[in-house]
Amino acid sequence: MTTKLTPQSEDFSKWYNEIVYRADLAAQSPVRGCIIFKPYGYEIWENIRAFLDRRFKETGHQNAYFPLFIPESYLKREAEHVEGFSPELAVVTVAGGQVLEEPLVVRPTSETVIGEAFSQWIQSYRDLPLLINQWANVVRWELRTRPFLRTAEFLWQEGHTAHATHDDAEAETLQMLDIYAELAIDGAALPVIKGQKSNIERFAGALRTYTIEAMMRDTKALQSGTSHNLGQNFAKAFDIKYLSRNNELEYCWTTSWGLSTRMIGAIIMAHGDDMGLRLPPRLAPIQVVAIPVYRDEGEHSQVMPVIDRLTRELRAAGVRVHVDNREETPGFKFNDWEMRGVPVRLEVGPKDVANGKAVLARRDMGKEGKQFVAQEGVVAAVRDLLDAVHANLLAQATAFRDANIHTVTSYDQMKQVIETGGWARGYWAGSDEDERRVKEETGATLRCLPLESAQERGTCFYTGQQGGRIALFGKAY
RNA sequence: CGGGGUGUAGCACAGCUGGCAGCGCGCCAAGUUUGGGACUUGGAGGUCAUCGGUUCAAAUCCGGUCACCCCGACCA
Repeated sequence: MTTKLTPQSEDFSKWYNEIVYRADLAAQSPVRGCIIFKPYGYEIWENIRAFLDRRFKETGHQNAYFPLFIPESYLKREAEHVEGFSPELAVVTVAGGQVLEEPLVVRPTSETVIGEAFSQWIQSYRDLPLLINQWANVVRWELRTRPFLRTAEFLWQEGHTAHATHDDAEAETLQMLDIYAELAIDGAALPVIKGQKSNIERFAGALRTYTIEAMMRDTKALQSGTSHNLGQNFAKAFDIKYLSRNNELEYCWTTSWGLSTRMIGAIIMAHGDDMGLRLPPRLAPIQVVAIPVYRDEGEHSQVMPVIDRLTRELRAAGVRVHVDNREETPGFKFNDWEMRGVPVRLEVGPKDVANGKAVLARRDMGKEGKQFVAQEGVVAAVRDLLDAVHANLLAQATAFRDANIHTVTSYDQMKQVIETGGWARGYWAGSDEDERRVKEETGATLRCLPLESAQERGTCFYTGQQGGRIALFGKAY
């Protein structure tokens, strides 16, 4: 018998590490801080990718691909940018058996190469907006890594756009943030909060950074996607200029936005329970696992035609189905697929064959989630169940999040909230220095200034100043 | 980068007062099982991280090196 997972309540971090390997999402690699994405984990990424790629194209973006290597000098052109990334760069100094004249940096992000290309491509206001995305791997030599959440090499998409005006760039930045929120909420069943980052948490070289923040089941925050309005900083550093309608040479306004395989970590930690993963149906590699139940050859030959027919019908309806034909007991398979988080299980046994029925069980509920359905009704019932599972995961995560966000009006209250676990929500008008001090003293960072309460003003819980904006503080991954 | 820990079969580990390389899970075969983690019997599988030292003899003792993991500070 295989042993159970470490319960979340006992050691969340241990639970997470175990589930990543037990659910067959990833394997350890020979390289420090890097993981092997196993097929089951990679397919979640493929589904995230399909969702986003479709939305990017619908909003007028095109995919391109830029080189993995970036001349070291490029990084140095935007001062804040180098400073932000230099400690975590991997650099190639020898290639082809020779010491390179100029070292090549393995990209930590591609603003610089893409900025350089944009400066060539853009001449006129007629070339704008330029809307490019790339699906790529990037490397950041982090000191401390965790599977999916922070790996030395990770997969992501990075969008890079150039616009004629600040307002166009700002609209693009917010549009892409909305698409990330769509993926999170409609795809991953993650109730994220859209917000703006503080000066301290802003992307190196950006004018403004927006984020979607999600709460994990240990109440820690996870930044799950970011969108930056880069202002004219990169345009100036890379000489991205266009000739306006008035025949004047102007700098472009650029944006960049990215979402990474970290999202997989968010899904694991926001929905998983002590039985294993609970995957959101729309991103799950397998939406329905079909398990035949039989005792001997005779029963097997009765049950399989029904399984085959139902899975064929489900596939025709666009449902991702897997039939588990392994020679294991049903009980073993139930537990195994619960570990892997498959949203719906279909069982067909001899009794069901006799009654014209099938069993459907949903992963998001306990043993109560089991029901008998007429075989003719399986496709419709599965469709409903997949939607119901999505809705329930979202509702549970939302309820959990809201129960763990506490309004604070004083620093003492805020410290109390952070200490007991959860996010503190209160008016904030502090300086960068104040924010650093709060971080030092409490371990919590300013996660974001939520967009939905951007207009509200009140007395800062820390400085007592008027005119504070609503801010969320919490410990983060 | 600081602190802690671990390297022994695919995985998780025991063996560490030197003396034939082990257990559990997994894997292979046969049989009995199968509606919530089956059982029996028989098998396969090892550069004990690495380099050096002590010894008749080293997984075990001594020294060096490397790697990985965990906890913090830095970060998507």
